[in-house]
Amino acid sequence: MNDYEIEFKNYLKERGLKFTPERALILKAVFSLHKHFDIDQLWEKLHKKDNRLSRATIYRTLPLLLDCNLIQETLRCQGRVRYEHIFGHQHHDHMVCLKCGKVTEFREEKIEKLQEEVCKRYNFKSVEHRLGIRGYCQKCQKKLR
Amino acid sequence: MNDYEIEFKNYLKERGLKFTPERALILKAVFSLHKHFDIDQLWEKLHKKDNRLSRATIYRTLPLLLDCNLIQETLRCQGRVRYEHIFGHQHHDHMVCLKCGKVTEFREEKIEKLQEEVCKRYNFKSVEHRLGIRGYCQKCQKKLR
DNA sequence: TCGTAATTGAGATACAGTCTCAATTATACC
DNA sequence: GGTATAATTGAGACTGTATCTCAATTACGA
Repeated sequence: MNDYEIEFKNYLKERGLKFTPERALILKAVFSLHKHFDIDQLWEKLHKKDNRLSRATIYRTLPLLLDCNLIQETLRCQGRVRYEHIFGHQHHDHMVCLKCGKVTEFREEKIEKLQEEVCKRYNFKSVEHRLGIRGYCQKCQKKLR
Repeated sequence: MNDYEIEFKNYLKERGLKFTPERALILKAVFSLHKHFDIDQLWEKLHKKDNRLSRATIYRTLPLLLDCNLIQETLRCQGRVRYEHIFGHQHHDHMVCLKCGKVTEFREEKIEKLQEEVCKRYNFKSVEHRLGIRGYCQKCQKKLR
């Protein structure tokens, strides 16, 4: 059994919730997809495996996965929410290309530290933060010229 | 006439668009509201002044104001998009309290510079960036205890 | 194995945001 | 000032995403 499956089972058990085949399927799909995904991609993948699985079940399961920190929202782009599985990954920030949609991850330790400093300065207790840079990736810059 | 009105008029003129009373009203409301606002607050304010003004017109005007940099989106919180007027203001980032919704602005020059460095490193041409920190403000931290 | 409360699928519903279209109007040009 | 014309408007229809309802099903503790 995968670590993330154990994690999810524990999370459910603690709350008296059930580990159903549908939830197992969704969990598996989330971690087998490309790291960044949106609901449509997830639904398409799941629909192939079990065409009875309902959209509602996906929408009901995602908040659970968010709540136990197996996944997180990344950027919203063109009205779409994008997710990524983060279990076992370190926090990082994102750059998104406005043309091709490519997502690049980066981590800059100094920025992380400076944010902590800012929070201290304002007596703000940080829970999470998101830094998203929108612009054009190397390839698309060339095309634009 | 206000500076932002001149700005908007020029923007419209350049594109062969019209400066209508409805647009004037929306512009005025945007700058008379608390700096951070959402569509509902804007609609409520406008509805009081002219109850014939349509929601569609607001939705049609906001992209124009965004495009000419008079306003910008800030954070999305609980599915809501929030805007702020930025004309004449310097770029800054946000902290949002998850309990009371209070928005605190901050600017940290070092973070701004580090972001530029990151973009250079990845050959990414930045257009805009958003840094949002979610957590609890000083007051709400006390209440939680 | 059984009882019970959680979960499911399907479709209804809610809601924000967009689109359509006929009527109106701002603006450039005379 | 008058006129032509293309942009704009309001109202309501529509779209698409996400949520809710409810009867039927099912996981899981005892």
